[in-house]
Amino acid sequence: MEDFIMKEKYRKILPYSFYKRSTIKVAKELLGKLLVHNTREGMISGIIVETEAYLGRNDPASHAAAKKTPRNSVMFGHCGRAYVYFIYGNHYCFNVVAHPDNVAGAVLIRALEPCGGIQLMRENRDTEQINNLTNGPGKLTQALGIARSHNGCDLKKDSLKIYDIGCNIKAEVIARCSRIGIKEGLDLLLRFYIKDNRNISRK
DNA sequence: ACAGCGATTGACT
DNA sequence: GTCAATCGCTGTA
Repeated sequence: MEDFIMKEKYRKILPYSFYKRSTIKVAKELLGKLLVHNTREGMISGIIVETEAYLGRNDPASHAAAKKTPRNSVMFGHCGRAYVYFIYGNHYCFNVVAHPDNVAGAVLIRALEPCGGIQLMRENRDTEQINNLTNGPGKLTQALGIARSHNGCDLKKDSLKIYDIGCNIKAEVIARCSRIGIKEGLDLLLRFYIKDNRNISRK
């Protein structure tokens, strides 16, 4: 499986048109895609297994629910860029900007299945346990070395990229439920994950 | 200028 | 299951 994924030949960088669609659709379809960070130390990558959609207006849990501010401005901008923010004084969360024209929206990447650069992930996370490397939004940014400087970076051109590896996740193995860690908007079912995957952040 | 608090995690009962 | 850590953004003044 890993050998297959690592062959450039079978990978395609997702085009901007992939991201310029309904945020919810993009959240679902990012499952099974490969997130890759090219670092000085080497390449670190993982397959996306859990996402959450955050919309613009009409989503009280979204950073973009109110007005555009310095922090959330990337959510209102070009699709296919990274929205990275610092939370709880400790952690970074990585999102992909995705929305139809003239609105705001982003998909939070909540969990990955480790693929390449696992030894680097272990060093970044200071643990040997493979099942504790990327099973949460703050954990995966630490494992991949994603931080403040990646906010606004282009996921087609910069060191952080997302690839289609020809892995189609069937609708019947995608679970849908309400999002984690929010107080409002719990009626919206905008969390998606691959059923029975070992790396999801919570049940 | 400042109080309040968060799209989390890890340690602990 | 509970709870503290920790810092910078945001709204209010």
